[in-house]
Amino acid sequence: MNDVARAAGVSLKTVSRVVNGDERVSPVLAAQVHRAIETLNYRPDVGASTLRRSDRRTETIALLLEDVGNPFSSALHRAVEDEARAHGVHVLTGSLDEDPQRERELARAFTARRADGLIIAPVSTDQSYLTTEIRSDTPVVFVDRPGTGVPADTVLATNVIGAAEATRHLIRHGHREIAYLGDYTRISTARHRQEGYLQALAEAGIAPDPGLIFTDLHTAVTAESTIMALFHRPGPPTALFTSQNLVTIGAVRALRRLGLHRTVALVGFDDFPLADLLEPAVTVIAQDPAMMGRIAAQALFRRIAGDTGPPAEHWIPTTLVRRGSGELPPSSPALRDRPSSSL
Amino acid sequence: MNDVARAAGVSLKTVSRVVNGDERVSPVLAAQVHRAIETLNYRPDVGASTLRRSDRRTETIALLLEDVGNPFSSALHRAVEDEARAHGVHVLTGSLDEDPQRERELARAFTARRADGLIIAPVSTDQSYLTTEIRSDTPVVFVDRPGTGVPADTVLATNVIGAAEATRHLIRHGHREIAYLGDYTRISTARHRQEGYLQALAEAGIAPDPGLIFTDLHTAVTAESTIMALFHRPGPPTALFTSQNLVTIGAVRALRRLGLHRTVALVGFDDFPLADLLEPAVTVIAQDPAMMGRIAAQALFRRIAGDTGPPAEHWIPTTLVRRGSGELPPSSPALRDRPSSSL
DNA sequence: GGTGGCTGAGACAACGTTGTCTCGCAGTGA
DNA sequence: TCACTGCGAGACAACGTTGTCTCAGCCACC
Repeated sequence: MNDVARAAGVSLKTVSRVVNGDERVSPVLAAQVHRAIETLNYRPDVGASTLRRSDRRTETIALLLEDVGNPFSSALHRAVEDEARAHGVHVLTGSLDEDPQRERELARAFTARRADGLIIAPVSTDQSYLTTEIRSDTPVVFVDRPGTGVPADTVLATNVIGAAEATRHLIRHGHREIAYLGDYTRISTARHRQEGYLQALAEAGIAPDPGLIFTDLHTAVTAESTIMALFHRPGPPTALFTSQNLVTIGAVRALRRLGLHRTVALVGFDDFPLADLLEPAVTVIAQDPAMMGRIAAQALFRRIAGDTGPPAEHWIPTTLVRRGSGELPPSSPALRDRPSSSL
Repeated sequence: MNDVARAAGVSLKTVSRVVNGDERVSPVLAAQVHRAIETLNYRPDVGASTLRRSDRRTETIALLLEDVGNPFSSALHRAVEDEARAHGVHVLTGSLDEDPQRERELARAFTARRADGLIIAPVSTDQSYLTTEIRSDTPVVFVDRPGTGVPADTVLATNVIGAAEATRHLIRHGHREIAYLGDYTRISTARHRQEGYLQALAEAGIAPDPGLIFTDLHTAVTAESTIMALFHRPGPPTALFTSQNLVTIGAVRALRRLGLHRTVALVGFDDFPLADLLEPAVTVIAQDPAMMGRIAAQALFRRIAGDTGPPAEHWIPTTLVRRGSGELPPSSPALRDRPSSSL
């Protein structure tokens, strides 16, 4: 900037004014400065600028997600980026992989970088370590899962309601033996979906069968083998409610291998690409990750702008998408008990 | 930091030494400083630190992709993040949406932020605007598509070879009327895939039929309607080579609607989730976005570390994944000419 | 006992900007 | 003509760090 000032024959401060679009610089000088900037290939240093500026904005927000590579996270990421772009703000991202320590490290690293705000899909059980940051004016918004131990805006899908709707849908189609297959119970969304499942059973006066409830399934592979085993036991269910993406896909694979994909009903929580092209197409409770990201970013920018109201909870509704797999009627016990015959 | 120094009864510089893990501070003083840091909740300011440090590293790299929400980009993103994590570096991301101006803006913004390096999947036809940045020691690596007008490392899939392999595979199964369905010709990968297709036809002595070559298809919807129209004309092909993800999915939808999914052979370029669960499962030329991201990041970190060798080209091989749709034999002309009969 | 080297710690300036204050000068009205 | 106003532009300090220089104190060696 010094070089530019010298080349243009003006003071440092005048260059600064031109760079920041200050109106009160005479057009002649401004043109000289622009020429000098051009020839010297000058690029302002945003870091030095934010250091000196009074508002201390870095025009950067941080986004901590489960895994930027998975469809849910990346759809959410994209929506946050779009909202950030509208504010002229850039996005730092990090994947947590269900690792609480990683969550802490990244949150620490991003606040040390003076991000203007944080959007977190938390994986640890306690976010009180963020208290200091929030107090020192770095707003935080939780998305997909609630934060604990610290007051902050939260954006959540209606997990209980959605899971209950899925289960009710199966009951309405005549099923009473409905298996639940869910993720790690330490994940709050998994617990809520299980809760919705139990609620719907209770409403219908169906006693939950502990032999049909499977938790702590996290990958398609574990889901697939669990379901394979389930159908090789006496008294298998007539329907499955899978409470997570990968579990649903594992279920599709298992039912295919068993030859039961047209026999056993299936409703999955969370939509996935090509669900409509499978045979039968998979009925799901669709979440809206894009809307979740958008709402979370909007909430964050309100806080950054100075909103100091009490923490808000935003509930993003889920939608039942009927595609075929969830509308199959219960099969006869005889058929169910000899699954391999239908292969 | 001043407050910490005062609270610990030491000089500013000693706090700096403790924060940076300088060995030559006596344990007694270091403990005092750590206590003061704890009670005052002091967080070092990374921005100020990089401003003063001699190496000027921000420990941040920028990643410009087509769309962080699509599977190819997000898999690549994840791999870059993993490599960056190993170097203690964070990642700024941006989506370009095939918009050349956006590419320029983001590259400019990220270099103004003094990112240590850039990984770009370019969308504009000329990257010479980056010359200055590269000269001023901000390395750039191009990924997925080559950069133009500026020397830099490049990581590319073997598009020509892969496309030729796909086409040869169909020829080997008896097809001679093979349609090509590709993305915008302004995208270099699309041009290369078309080139591979033509090469394989030439090898086999098949004259390309202009009526079977469709370009500038970018979405599943346009691909679907193009293919619908194609099969309502006389002399439809017995096989399709779709040179992009969304086009492949559009093709699957179209063939389903036409009832031709078990009749017309299909090979797609680029794998996609659940391709193996469709009926028939879709044969593809799989790219390896994770490897592309990893290699690109490794190349970038070598440059950041000071490597000044000539620009390198890294070719990431593609793999033919046989799943069924690409192994269908040519159907009889009679059948092909009355597609609706097989619905 | 004097010299030299080593070690731990502080003083000071500087990184690239911008907020604040000041000042010169042209234009205005009495 | 003179004070007054307003506006464009420069001087200076400061943002939160760290590189460099300096120095006091200690030990060792001849």
